[in-house]
Amino acid sequence: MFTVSTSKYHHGDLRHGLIKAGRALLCDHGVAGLTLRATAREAGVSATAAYRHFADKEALLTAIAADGFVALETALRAADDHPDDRTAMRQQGVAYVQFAIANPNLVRLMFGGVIHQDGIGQAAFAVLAHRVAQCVGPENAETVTLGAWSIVHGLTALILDQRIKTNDPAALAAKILALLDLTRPSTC
Amino acid sequence: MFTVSTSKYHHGDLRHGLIKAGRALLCDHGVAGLTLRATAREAGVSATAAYRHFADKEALLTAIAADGFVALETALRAADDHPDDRTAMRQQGVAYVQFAIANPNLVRLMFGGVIHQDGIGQAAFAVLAHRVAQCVGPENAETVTLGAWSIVHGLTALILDQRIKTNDPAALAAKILALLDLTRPSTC
DNA sequence: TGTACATCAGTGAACGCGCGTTCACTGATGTAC
DNA sequence: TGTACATCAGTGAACGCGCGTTCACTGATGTAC
Repeated sequence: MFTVSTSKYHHGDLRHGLIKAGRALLCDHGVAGLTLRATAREAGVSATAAYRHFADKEALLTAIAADGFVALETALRAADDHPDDRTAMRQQGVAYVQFAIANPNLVRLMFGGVIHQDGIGQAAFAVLAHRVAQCVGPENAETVTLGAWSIVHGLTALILDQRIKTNDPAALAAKILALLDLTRPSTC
Repeated sequence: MFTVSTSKYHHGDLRHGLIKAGRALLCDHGVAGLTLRATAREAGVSATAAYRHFADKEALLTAIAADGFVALETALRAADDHPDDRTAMRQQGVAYVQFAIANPNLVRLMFGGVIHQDGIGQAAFAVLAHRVAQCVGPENAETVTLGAWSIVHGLTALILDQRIKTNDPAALAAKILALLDLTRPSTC
């Protein structure tokens, strides 16, 4: 069972609490505002308590990013739901952009070069790769997957950076994804 | 004429000196290492001297980024040189990726959400937009330009973030750019 | 050509700040007997 | 069921650090007469 302790000690799941607090902080104050001390403060705990759960600040940030990648993966899986493979794939692309627009600072942390853990986010990537392989066959899968990921990631980045302005990002994403030629991917 | 002052006063063009120093710092120590104080130090000048030329740190960073956009524009113009419009366009795309790989931290500053000046980098973007319009005609120009920019920008970002690993980025860029369907951009 | 003076472009000291991290500690929990 | 004790998960104080920025200043330069 789950018992709520009234004492300040033994938070229960401070690791999770810190990740949630950090994510909230990230939302409101951007990557620059995401400090270890502020995260602990937000979680209602002393700064040093964080060191029971994370080796250092980088480890905390990495955990927050990893949590974000799980959320992204979930969003992609949810969107990957259509009998037509190409439609499913494009829905994933749109979901990617929508996820980023809903969580701009989280995405900045995930993809901003702040985190240096190898292999992080690979599961999310695999969801897209799998559907692309269904679309174009295994021999073209790699190139087309990279292309699809690039186009969707680039659109995302440019929108977040306000270099592209649109009031219907989903429609724009769909339109741009349609530019990807899935019929003759290997011709150059 | 240009006279070199032996005195420490009146640097001559400290504004430029600071931008160059900042860029060097950026190369070596990333965006996090690009502080106003360190930049002044690198330029051989007291920190306060910077305030004669920039209102605050943000203004300095913006100037460094703007300088980067000029360099990018120059690179794109140089690459935009082939009788066949599509080849010229793809060369631009490859140049974009190469520029980023050669200047990863500069690109992170330019596109990392650090700078908030409106319209910065538009001239570089226009170089690509112009060539795309030659390829696909004015009616499709906007969508295809955004698509081309997105795909190249996304590939760049993913490579810089080490999510895509390749030892021949230019070839990969060319291959992925070839996925863009320039023949029927408006069909969905 | 000199000189007085305004302005420009630097200086170093100092400010307050929040940061990441270490330290010695203590209260709460789990376990062996 | 109690008790002794190890371990776990928190505490607050303190550290040194580098930051952006302000301040009063001074040396160098340009200009009017």
